[in-house]
Amino acid sequence: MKNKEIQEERMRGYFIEATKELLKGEGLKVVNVRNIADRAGYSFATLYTYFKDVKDLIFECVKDFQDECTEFVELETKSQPSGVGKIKAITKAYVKYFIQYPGIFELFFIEKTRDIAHKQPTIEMIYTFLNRLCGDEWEYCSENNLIDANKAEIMKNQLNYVITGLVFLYINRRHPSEYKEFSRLLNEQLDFIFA
Amino acid sequence: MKNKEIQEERMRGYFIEATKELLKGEGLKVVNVRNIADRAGYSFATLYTYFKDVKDLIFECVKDFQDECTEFVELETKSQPSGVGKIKAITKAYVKYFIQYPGIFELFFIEKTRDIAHKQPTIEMIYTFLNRLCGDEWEYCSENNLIDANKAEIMKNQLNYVITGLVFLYINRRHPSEYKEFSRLLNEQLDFIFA
DNA sequence: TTGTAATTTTGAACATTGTTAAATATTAAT
DNA sequence: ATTAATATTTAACAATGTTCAAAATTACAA
Repeated sequence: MKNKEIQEERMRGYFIEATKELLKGEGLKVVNVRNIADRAGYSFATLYTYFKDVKDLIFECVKDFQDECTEFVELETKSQPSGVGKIKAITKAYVKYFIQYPGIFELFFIEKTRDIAHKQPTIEMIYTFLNRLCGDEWEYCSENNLIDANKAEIMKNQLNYVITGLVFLYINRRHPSEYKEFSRLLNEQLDFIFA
Repeated sequence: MKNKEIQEERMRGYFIEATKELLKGEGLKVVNVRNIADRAGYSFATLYTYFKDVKDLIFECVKDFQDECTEFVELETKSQPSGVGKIKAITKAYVKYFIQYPGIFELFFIEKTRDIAHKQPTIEMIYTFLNRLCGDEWEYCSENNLIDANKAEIMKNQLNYVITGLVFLYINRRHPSEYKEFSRLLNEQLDFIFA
């Protein structure tokens, strides 16, 4: 039956929407079955008809947030000419998105899944996200010999690890304590990688 | 009265020891007031006579683990001659320690404190740990012009962020899935930073 | 030594969160 | 319209952190 599928998907959507609102608002700390269900307009028990557990529901949001972030990054960097400068700009926009919504960073990187094996595709999607955002630009830089093709892969990883570490420490450990200093460090590190 | 202080410190020690055993064994996921108190040989309520809350107790372990890790790193690298190679060796030993005890990494970097403001000294101690381990070697490299003195600060930070990101993703996201590949990435990234 | 005051320890109880299952309400089909 | 299927909810349980009043222990003074 087709109607049933549509209705089920709609129901799942209500819970996902509620979860997204909580994550973007007060963050992961207020995301729990009762808050989600309240906001969706159902009892917390109804949630279990449509999701195996709350972790499953929470990780359903990843795809949507990646789409939103992608859009944000494109808007912020569309006037930037191709090249190393654009990789930096994309990275900074990516970081800006997570600083604006720390709850989404927590979901992407800190929150544990109930069974990580089952959620491996999602984990992979998160891990490769920055590289996908910069994909075309890395290619452009390699083709135009702006970056040593041998070093490109290592640099991609370096970028990924530095950014993850930097944002992680800022969001999870308040280090550095000032955004201004965080921003300075970000620029400094980007310049070092592409020196 | 001095006796009272000694006795109180001893009691605190029992709970801290129990917590450390759990962290090194089954990890953060089994660290809770009831398990800790059981292992210490007291009721869970007694714990609150000696610690404000369980987070406070857990973060008391940081100092001890840093001492242990420092000893481990010194043992692993004492035959290494000074220079960039030693910074790499120290870093690898530091990583090795956390890979052996993922629960300790979780405590250091992932676990949230109840009030981060009050625990700022501990957070700071964690953040500066790798730099302190490598302190003498950075100095040696600067003095002997093995590393451009202008770039040293940036490189220290780069090292810190890359290592944090790399180990964090491996422990918290199982990425990469194989230790062999993780180890390869670690070496590759270290070589890139000191190229 | 013994009765009392201070201290320590503990079990009961409460709050929060995730989850399940039985009961209830709603919808669909004959 | 009655009944079968489905959806939703309330009640309840488990795990965890925390508090508090009662119980046990210790310290001390008469």
